Amino acid sequence: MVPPSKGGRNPLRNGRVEGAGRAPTATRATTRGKSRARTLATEVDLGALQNFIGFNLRIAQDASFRVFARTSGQKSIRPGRFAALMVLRDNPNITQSALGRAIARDKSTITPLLQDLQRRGLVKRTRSTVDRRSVTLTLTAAGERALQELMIHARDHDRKLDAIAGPVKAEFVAILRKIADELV
Amino acid sequence: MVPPSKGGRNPLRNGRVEGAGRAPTATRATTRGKSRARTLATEVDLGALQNFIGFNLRIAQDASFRVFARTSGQKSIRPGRFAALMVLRDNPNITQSALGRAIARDKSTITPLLQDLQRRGLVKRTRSTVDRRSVTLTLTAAGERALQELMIHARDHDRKLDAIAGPVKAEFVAILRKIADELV
DNA sequence: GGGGGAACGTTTGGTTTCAAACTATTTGCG
DNA sequence: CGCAAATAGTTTGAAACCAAACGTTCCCCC
Repeated sequence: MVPPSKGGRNPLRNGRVEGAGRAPTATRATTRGKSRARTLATEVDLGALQNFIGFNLRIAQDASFRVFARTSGQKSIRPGRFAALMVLRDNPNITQSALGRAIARDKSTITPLLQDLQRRGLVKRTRSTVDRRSVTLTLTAAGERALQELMIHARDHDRKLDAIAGPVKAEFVAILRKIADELV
Repeated sequence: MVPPSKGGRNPLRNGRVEGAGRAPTATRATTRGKSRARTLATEVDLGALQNFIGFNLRIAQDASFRVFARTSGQKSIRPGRFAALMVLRDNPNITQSALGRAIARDKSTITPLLQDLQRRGLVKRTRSTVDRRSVTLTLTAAGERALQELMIHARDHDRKLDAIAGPVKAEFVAILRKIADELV
């Protein structure tokens, strides 16, 4: 299942990273056993790091985030905003706190995020009459429209990820979910 | 393989998130088909989001990062610093740029990071005599010692992640690596 | 051998994020 | 009932990050 990365193009390859073009210094010191036949002195040894789930989680998330943001075109809606809009659409009249819990963001992050979305006319915020502490949130028509377009982009983006995950996508996602869920 | 999350403790559960304790408003509007028998009105529907790899990547990375940072004890060495130290140990005399490429961080992020590590006496930075543009980096004895301790913590942390990934860890990591590698 | 372009590191400016402190409201318990 | 504790949202301060612009140094090629 899923053959090991067969030399993709960009940064990480077999635990080594192509280095500084010419790397003047770094004349290969102490590489912990493992004599290498003929590797240019321009690579970086990731050592134990390359087997840590945490590290790989980060670089993968990073790549996904960056590509989504770069190709999201039109407005500068990054993954965070997109997730918020999605939850808002599926949960009209949700509160800010509940939204924050849903997308794993602190409430102090949610406040300015929503103020921005409101400024753009994508979200309506009204003080709840039932509980005057809270704010009820709904997508505006413009918000629905914007989300529609973003959905296309997001689906496109995730299709690329799906292609990489291959037939084990479901299990792959299940593990990610378990990590978020069970890691205290 | 890997039975689906069987109701873990914290935030995400079966695509729903426990909400605002009492959630005064939000009396369940438009939940897109799917009549639910008896779910409290206090949950959040993640909708399509819960199947996006990108979204799950983020919440998993987030959880991992947070737990690592919270339990790293002693000094405030977060995953970023830890990864830098690891690479530094395995690649003496590496340059800042090469380090940045290895751990997927911009060079403008690396500069202050290393200045901090230097201030703490964990890293030595010396202008290269071979190429006077670059700085050669090495771990100090104190750096080695600090890393030693951090390794224990990191291994501990990753053991938890390993336990969650289960027997398919290798494939799981391979997919993460492919995402970082092939997603342009 | 001289100059254009590339690469190294730094600086600056902006974004996203959390944590903690704070105000306003609501709820629960005694 | 009445007050203590919890909750909603905001503000403030700090950290980590990127992107772009910049000065310095190096290298390739004419």
